[in-house]
Amino acid sequence: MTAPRLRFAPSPTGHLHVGNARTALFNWLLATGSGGTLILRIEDTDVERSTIESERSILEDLRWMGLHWLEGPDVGGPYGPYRQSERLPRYTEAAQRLIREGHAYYCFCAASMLEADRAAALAAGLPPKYSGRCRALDRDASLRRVSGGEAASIRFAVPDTPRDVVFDDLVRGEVRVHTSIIGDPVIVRSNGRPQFIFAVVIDDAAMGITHVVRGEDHISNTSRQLLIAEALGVRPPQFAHVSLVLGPDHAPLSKRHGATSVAEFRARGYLPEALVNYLALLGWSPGDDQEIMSLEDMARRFDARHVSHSAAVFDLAKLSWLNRHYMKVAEPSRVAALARPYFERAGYVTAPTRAAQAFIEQVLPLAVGSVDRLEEIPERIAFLFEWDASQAAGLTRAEADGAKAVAAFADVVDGPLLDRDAFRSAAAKVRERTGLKGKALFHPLRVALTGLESGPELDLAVPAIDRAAALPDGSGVSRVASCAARARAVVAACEGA
RNA sequence: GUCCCCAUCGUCCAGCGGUCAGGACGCGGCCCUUUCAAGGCCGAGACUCGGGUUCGAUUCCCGAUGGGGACGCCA
Repeated sequence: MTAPRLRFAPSPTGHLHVGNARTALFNWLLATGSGGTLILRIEDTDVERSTIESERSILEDLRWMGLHWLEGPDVGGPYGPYRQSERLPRYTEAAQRLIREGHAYYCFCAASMLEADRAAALAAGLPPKYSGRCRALDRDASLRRVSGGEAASIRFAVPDTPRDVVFDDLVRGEVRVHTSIIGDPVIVRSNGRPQFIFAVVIDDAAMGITHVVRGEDHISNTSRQLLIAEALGVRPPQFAHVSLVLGPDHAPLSKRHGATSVAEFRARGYLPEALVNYLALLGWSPGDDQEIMSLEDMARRFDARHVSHSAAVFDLAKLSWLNRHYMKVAEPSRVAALARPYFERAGYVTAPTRAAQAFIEQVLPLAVGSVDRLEEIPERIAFLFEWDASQAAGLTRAEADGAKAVAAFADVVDGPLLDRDAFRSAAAKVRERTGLKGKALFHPLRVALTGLESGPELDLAVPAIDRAAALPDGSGVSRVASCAARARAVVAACEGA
């Protein structure tokens, strides 16, 4: 019994879609959980649509998710090359062999003709599969036409004998497809490039792939691939078809539903462990009530037989819940580093200094837990930087004893309030002087000091303001007015009014 | 249109002939609290419909309905 070899085989025609990311994850889980190997193969046989930038970004997204592979275009390996565009001779050779052996034939049908066939079949209520027009052409005659320069694709000849193609799917059990509904698929385009369905059979065999986890949209391809494998005399891998990911309207998850790519979720400030955990839960569960799991936990417990047979609706709210959770439990220094770009974008951090990093880390408790994503952290602490005296004064005047409370506060505070206790003792003094307490005391201080009706608790907010205010110029953090200065300004504004 | 697959709270999962049908997200309420959150507690909320099989069906079978997929010189 050799160790399982799995592969994730994206085609580099855009960003990594979360549906594909989930497929990649399931491949990784199955490989890792069974002590197998995951390899990465780039299916770039569609020259028009494939780009090296897409490949780069897909690899980056996969790494960001914490998935790794032992063989691939970036790391090499004993079965390379790992880009199909670099394996062309193998496909051509195999196609020629199939033609020689009568398993494939040249097809000269023009696209327009095929389109007409298709429309006619549909109109007649028939499945629009290839008519087989070129199948009966004389092989030598076809060969002459091709060597004469005529454009031709190569089609695989589905065996005439009607029968079921049967395979045992790891998630769905036995799947049967009757050969009569399978039209002869193109295996090599007229431009000489192999068609995905053909390249895959050859590569899976050549690379010793034992298990293929892919979306259920490939299920009908599987029967064709099995037939091709049979003709080629290679042993096909075991298949596992996972259901698709849908949007809230039950249509396949697409752009109009919002973010659909891993890159977008990352850009919006979701943590990789949250996305990965969520994706795993979409169609799979360990069988008990456990939902919060690391990649390692999941790999240990993953079982393809427990993957759902039905499509799953992507639920952003649950992803966000997981993200809140992971932001809370993550190492603060890491969260701070990940959040820095958002602080820079907001203009709150101007340079990647140690002081800026420390500042973000200190300010995290004011936001984490009340915010869904890293991206939202700066706005939660915006009152540090966006505070405006006249606006704060306006809110203060609207409070019953607002001016009184703030005046007392301004009076009592002589230096920076750098921690909770400093703020509490200042508040206690204000209470003694004014007799105000509870909400009547704290709410005026809140609106005066933060300019907001609500926000993080003052125990945290006040020290955060004064610590930031104490930072020297050039610290990499934008200027912040101290609590004392804010209180004085509000008092002045109130008196002036 | 033809073929295939799927079907438990709004959503994601548990259930695999006898359960008060369980958990999570979301939602509502209460508590906590100087506010918004967070947190704790409580609550509302589902077996798509018909036929069978069975002493007994959410669970097995058939059909309908609904949803999804496939039918490309895309993957």
